[in-house]
Amino acid sequence: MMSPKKQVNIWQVAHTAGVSAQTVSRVVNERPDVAPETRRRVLEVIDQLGYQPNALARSLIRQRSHTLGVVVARLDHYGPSRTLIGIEQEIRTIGYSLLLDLLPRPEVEDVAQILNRLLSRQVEGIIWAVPEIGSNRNWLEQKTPQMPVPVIYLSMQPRPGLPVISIDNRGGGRLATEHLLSQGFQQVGIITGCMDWWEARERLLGWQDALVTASRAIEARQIVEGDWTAASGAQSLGCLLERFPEMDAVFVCNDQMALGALQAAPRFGRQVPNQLAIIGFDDTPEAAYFCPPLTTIRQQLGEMGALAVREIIKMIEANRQNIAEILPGPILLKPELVIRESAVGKLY
Amino acid sequence: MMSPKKQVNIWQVAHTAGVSAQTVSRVVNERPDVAPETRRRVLEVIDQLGYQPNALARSLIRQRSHTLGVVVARLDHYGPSRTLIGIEQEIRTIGYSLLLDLLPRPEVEDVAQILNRLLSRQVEGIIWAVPEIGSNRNWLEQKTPQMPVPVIYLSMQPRPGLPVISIDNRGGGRLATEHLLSQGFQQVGIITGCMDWWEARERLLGWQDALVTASRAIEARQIVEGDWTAASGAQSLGCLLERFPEMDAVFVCNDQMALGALQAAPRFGRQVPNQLAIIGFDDTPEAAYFCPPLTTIRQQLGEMGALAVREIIKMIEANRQNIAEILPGPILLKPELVIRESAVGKLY
DNA sequence: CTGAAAGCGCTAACAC
DNA sequence: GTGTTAGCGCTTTCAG
Repeated sequence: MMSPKKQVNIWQVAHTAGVSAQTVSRVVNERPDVAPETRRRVLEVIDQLGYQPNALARSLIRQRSHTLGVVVARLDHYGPSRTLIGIEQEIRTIGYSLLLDLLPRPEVEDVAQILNRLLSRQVEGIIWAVPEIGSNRNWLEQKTPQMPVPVIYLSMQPRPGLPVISIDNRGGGRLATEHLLSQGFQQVGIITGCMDWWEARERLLGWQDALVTASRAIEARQIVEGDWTAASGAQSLGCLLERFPEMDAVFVCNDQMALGALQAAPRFGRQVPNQLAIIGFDDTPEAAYFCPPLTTIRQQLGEMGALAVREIIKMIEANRQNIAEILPGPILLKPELVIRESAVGKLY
Repeated sequence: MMSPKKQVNIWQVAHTAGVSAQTVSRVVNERPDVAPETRRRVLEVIDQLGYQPNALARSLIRQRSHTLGVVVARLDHYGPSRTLIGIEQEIRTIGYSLLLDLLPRPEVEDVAQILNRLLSRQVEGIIWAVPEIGSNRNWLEQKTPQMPVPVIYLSMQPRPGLPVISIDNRGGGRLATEHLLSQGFQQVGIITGCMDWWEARERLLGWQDALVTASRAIEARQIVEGDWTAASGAQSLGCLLERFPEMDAVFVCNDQMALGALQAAPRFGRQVPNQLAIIGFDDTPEAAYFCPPLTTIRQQLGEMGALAVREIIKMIEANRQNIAEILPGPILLKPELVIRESAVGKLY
């Protein structure tokens, strides 16, 4: 078997095998109605010439591209990059191809171009894995109904009638805060992510849920907004300690900021976890090696990506068979608590 | 402007505008020879119907897909993911599309499938951004000459006659070690990455270069192999200190392992940097927030990706014009030293 | 079992 | 300026 220097087409194979193009096509597509001897000869020539069917021509006539469009942003963040890995692996498993688009500025709303690029390349479906930031979802209410292919949205506020898969960030925030409370901490602050991110707002709500359920007072001074970076984690901790000096525990809304907070705490005279408990969100591979190892919330990011692929394939199949459009209800994936040493209680 | 529920083709536009398909084609391709009035009418219909040219059909006839195949692995690592970001952004800038393939097991040599998938989709070039691991480059010596499209390789040992772009890992390793030496440290150990990775071997060579130049002895006990993870960094530091107790500085070959080492050092009774200096490699965003902040080597990963795109486009253009194949000589990107607090010398 | 004809959506080359 | 014809590489009828 060898690849040729120049791409070979079906006619050349047909010609050198002494058959018609249709016969070659049948062999390639493993149709039963080919004489064994003919099939053998054709296969031999295919192998010898290194023939590869042109997927473009095939897509054109079959009206199926076997391609999914995937739009992501902030690959430098843990969440998006793990999600993409999950998406890609599942797409490969089902034998599809992945056309990738990275949004440099995910907060921007003008998505028509991206969508059109993908559509012009005849993707069969689109996975929109861009974090919901600001109003960058405004377009979707009006665009979605008229999209010629199914679109599935990741990591955003579930909306009625739209296929959405998200992590239950609110539940995760609640989980984190409840853990702090259950460890006997009394004064729980929070360092949020960028508040124009949906995830950030949800995690904050989860924090509030837990405090309300526990009948704790909530004041504005307990809340400081970070921007997801370690730098902001360090800085925000300073703000927080100044405004809310009695704080004995803090929910930091991602692991990077938690790292910053962990580093800054000693500078403010606080030992972690004795004088200040810290809990993060994400469970990045490094989190176990922070000082002290970080208690945090693990999200099933890869699973979310894989699920998105499976769901969109379902939608594509349903469309093809003209089944009444099944809009899968929003799916929420439950995060889980990972206990390490940065939030060990004083009670024990 | 509105997208239609169903994709519209050039004939429907032609028909409703009362012209021929050819005229629509001319308008779409901004050819000059169309009457202004006709153009206006056609554009109006296009807008109204939400017509998007079918890129597949276009590629078929023009024999240009405007698509690049990109193969990456280990997106969970800092290097590959930053490289991909650089690649994608440059590809978008030049108006191409990106067909992505992730290799789940980059150490495996059987790449024919991946290549064929990409080729069958008529990519105009392939960027192979998979780390060189073990003998997973064996295929390339025999395959490359017969590839129907240009292939450019990232992050591997430069090979004569092949287009390769890599970071100068050896230079980086040397830079790191020289810094340690210049700070007055005497006994320099190393925790390498997986030694079947080219990068790991290069960084080790760089370490040796620096020691040899400084006329220091090199013994096997100064070297311990890690596996790039924080866990292995912690563990390897233990090994190293046991075998090489007089060590006062260590070059840890990536930031994740350096994090592990940083965490483990106090457990072995070593203060960083007073009793043990640590220098990393990568300059991940978190490195500045380790305790203490990590001195490390910064690589121009995004730039490498962008460069790869520009180079492969050059090769494609050269091919198209039948210019004698310009094989760009191997390109080595210089890393730079980022000084922070984990390797501050005793001299000062 | 195999081949001939038609056509997927588009554009290059030629007519008018 | 604009329409017609042909054909990119493949597969789907439909004959034979």
